[in-house]
Amino acid sequence: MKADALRGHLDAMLLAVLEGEPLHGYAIIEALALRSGGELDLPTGTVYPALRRLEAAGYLDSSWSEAAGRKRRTYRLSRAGRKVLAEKRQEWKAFSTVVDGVLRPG
Amino acid sequence: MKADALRGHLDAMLLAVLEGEPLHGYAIIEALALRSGGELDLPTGTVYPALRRLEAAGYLDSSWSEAAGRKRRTYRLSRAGRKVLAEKRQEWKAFSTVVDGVLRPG
DNA sequence: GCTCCACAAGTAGAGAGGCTACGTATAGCG
DNA sequence: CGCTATACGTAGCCTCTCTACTTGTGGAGC
Repeated sequence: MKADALRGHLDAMLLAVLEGEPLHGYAIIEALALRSGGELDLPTGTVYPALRRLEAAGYLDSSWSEAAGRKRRTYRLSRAGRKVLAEKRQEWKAFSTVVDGVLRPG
Repeated sequence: MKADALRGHLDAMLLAVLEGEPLHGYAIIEALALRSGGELDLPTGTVYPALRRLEAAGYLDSSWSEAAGRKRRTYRLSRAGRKVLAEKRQEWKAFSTVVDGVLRPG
């Protein structure tokens, strides 16, 4: 699957995987691969800048920690992020309904 | 609806509205608005370049005609376009399944 | 000891494609 | 005579994702 098609929907997916629990960047990539049945294998050059963008927008908070000698930046959903996630779920639903309707043969 | 989310899926929708009958650019925009229940109101600056791109790729053929004193460029789906449309329908299905799966709460 | 891979974070620069804002032109209505 | 709908088009911007790269630790295999 061309991950480029994500354009505009990646933010929603990042917020969604952080809904249940805080995760660090690398774990987010793995969580997305897991949830998508292996379809999504996002490059770090896509995910890390996106996370920073979402933090700058106030939808995520982050903090550094250390585990097994490795530094991790763990992200968690902010209150604003939770709200935006709900909106983006709605938007996705509306969007996919529209595309389904247009693409349906006949 | 933010039409920017279309990114990467516009081509499929353009090919889809041309599946049943050839249409000219302006009519394509109207057809998309109709099929989407008014959700899609694409600017000409989005649609016209996209149509030319699809023609350059060999997925559409075009010809000029004149109706009511106005010149129209009518586009029709080529054999290659029909094939690509079928592929893009599959891609969309796979894509929306993945996003649904990731966005689903829990 | 050395190499390679998994883990972990990041940046720089390129490319694609949709958007805004224009420009051009005809027909018809008030 | 101006406004709106019809009809086509381009230029330049902007955003986001991608490729390719850098930096560093820990553990497994040889």
